[in-house]
Amino acid sequence: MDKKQLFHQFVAFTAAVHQVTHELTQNVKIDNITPVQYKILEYIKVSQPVTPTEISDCLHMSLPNTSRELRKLQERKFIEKISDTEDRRKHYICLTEDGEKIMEEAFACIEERFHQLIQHASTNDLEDIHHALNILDEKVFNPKL
Amino acid sequence: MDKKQLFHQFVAFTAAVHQVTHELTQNVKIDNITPVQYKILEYIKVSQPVTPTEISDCLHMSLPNTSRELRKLQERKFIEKISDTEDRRKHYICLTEDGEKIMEEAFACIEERFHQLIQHASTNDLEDIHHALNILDEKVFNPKL
DNA sequence: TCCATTAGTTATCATTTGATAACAAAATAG
DNA sequence: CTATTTTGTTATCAAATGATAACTAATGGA
Repeated sequence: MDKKQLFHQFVAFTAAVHQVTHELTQNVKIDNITPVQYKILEYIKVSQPVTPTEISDCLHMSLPNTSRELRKLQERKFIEKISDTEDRRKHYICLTEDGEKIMEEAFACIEERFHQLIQHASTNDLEDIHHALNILDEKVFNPKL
Repeated sequence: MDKKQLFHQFVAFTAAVHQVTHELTQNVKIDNITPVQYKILEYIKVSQPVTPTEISDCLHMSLPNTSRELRKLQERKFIEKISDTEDRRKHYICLTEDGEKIMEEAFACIEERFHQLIQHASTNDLEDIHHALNILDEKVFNPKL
């Protein structure tokens, strides 16, 4: 396998992934939530509790801007901040009940579209997909180093 | 393979893909090009010639906004527009020499980082990755229907 | 104790992006 | 030939995002 050729395949693949994720998530319309705010909620949902610094690092945004968006989300009661009792500079961010609810609805919506996407896949296909995701995760996207 | 479980794996996977693509492309800094403009150039690079309508559809932006960004790119001599001789409403967009040059540089930079990413992969690993990309493309991201 | 570092906030400004209306020109269907 | 549709442009406005300075508070090390 030529590495150059593999690179081209990789580029086309990532473009397709972006395209499909966009299609899967585009009709998730949470009332007056901006894309960045949705990304933050999504990250909190799968990683909570998280600190503002972690959000800032993982979503590649500055701490001041992260802080601003978190404040807006807090004002709308989607998240709550809890101070660390050890290090009182640190704040742990969690979803509130409301926040959990809207994110579960959002994920349910995405999941439904995902199932449509793979509706024609056989049991064998599903196994293949699972295996392929594992391989790529392990060898490219989440290498153990 | 439980479909629900597969969905969770899929979500984690796409997040990792986004993360890695961001890391691969973040240090591609073309002088005064906005992210959207870069996306457009990238799309033109791999699909040229393309029409504004195609760009609009594929990148999910409105035609007026597409037109605006294309004008800016044309002013900077990165692209050129050629009228279709058959249907004179249509305009084919291509990269200029300058445009080709900066995109080749950008791709070279990304390719280098990609090679770093897979530097520890054996020949067998590369074959596995290639195969996994094919499977996912065929069965999830670019189904022939 | 004093200093440097870390975590986070607030305020402000510029830029980018999105949305929409109004338009023109070409093509096509009736 | 006329009406409608397609393709694209220009202009304008609002909103989202990015960047930065100035700040507070807590921690940790010398």
